[in-house]
Amino acid sequence: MFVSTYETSLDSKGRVSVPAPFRHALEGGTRLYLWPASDGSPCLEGGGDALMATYRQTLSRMSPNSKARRVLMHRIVSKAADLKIDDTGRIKIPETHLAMAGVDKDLIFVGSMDRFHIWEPSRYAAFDAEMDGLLDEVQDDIEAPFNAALASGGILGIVGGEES
Amino acid sequence: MFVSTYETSLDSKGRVSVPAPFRHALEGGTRLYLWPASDGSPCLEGGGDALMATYRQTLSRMSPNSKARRVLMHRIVSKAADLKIDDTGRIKIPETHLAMAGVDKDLIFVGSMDRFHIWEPSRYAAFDAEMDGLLDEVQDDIEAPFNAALASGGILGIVGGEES
DNA sequence: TTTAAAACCATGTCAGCCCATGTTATCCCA
DNA sequence: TGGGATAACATGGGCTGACATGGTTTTAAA
Repeated sequence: MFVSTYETSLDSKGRVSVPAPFRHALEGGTRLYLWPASDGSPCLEGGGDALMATYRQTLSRMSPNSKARRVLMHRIVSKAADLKIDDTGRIKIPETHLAMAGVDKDLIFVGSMDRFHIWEPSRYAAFDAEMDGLLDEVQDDIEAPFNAALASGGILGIVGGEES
Repeated sequence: MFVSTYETSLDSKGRVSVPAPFRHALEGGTRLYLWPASDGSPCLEGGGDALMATYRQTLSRMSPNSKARRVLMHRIVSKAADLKIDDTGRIKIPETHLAMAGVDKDLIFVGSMDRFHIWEPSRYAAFDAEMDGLLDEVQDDIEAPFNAALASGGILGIVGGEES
């Protein structure tokens, strides 16, 4: 599971250390895929073999020449950089991909459960502010699924699920 | 269940003992997650694997690119510190998170049922006073759900519910 | 030969792990 | 009911290994 945020930077040779907790989330895998964020955010999105396998599954469930399949294939698989983590835990992100995220030297790894994102710091700050601004607006849309999660075996759901 | 309040402080190496009752509430789990409080209070909020699993469930019930899901993901998962409780019951809270709560040395663990909060003492005092001030205003909003809970199996609901 | 990428090596820092101590609450027994 | 034994707990400090990071050598491609 990719959790938390780690700030780091490229070294003089353009290498980055993948944060250790993220490497552990790959469970020993040394492959990493990076593509432009699937939600359109101006950052990179990435994951390991497990996530790529899920996309593979997804693609296999779509009819071969559907628009949706072509778009997904193109935006994730075709645009992904296929990287190998070296034995000191570093990767080299291609210039093209750095450009997509606007990364120069400093960058931020941001965990999102089954994947992570790589942001250029000032863009991330803007995104952060945007998310904060949306909080009130979405509060109600969070409550319902949270209560549903509680009821179906959540931490207090077993004890108090029936009352709610 | 996280109940009660415990005052403590960081040691010279920046470590804190998680209060034993809170550790017991984790039921053997040694993982702890800390993020900025979800209600916007100037403190940290935290929980163990059970709570994180509930959030995971919640996220899985929301449509992949909805605003609400993105906000929740960003504010909880992305901002969470992923900590391990060592075998003497201590954690190391990252500088970034201490800064979020304004904690320097002293801090307060506050139980909130399925989660807990970590406050800087003077901020907590202010919060405490604020809650006291709101008591009269909310009294009526508490009564109705409480009576409903009583009726459906609360401590006096079974035995003496009908008399009351 | 030149250049770039990959593999290798080397170093300092810090988190995690282990051991030790003092204190307090709990339990048992006189 | 008082007092002593015991275990849980908070806290302090030292040590080791993981980690991030910088640089050098080797390999392969042009």
